[in-house]
Amino acid sequence: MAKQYSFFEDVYEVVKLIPKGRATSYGLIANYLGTKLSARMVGWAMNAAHGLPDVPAHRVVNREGLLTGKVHFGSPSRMQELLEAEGLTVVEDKIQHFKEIVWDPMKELEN
DNA sequence: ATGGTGACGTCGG
DNA sequence: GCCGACGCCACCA
Repeated sequence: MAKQYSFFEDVYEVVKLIPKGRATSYGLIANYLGTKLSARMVGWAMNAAHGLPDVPAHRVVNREGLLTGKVHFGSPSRMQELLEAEGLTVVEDKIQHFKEIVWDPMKELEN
């Protein structure tokens, strides 16, 4: 029998595909998954996703590019350092030029 | 089975 | 332009 992929599984797949130096928002992922009306679920999925090494939850931020979930990394500065290590600029827990580096799964994976 | 929660997003005033 | 409230759906107790 096919494994019942939960909503989380789909989120993992998308987050794993986020290239280095790029970031995406909960809304974009939610939109890609079809639950665009409830981006909260994406954040919820991330809560479990950040426990997986293959899921770069630090590349997922809110629509403003703000590191809203930094607190869930165990260390508030952990998320920022991870992003900076990938070449992103983070100031005041906010990704600079977020719209320029945003990775939209709907556009990147449209093929 | 029901209720509450939640790393967001959008609308209204 | 800023602030407040609602909605949304899946997981946990």
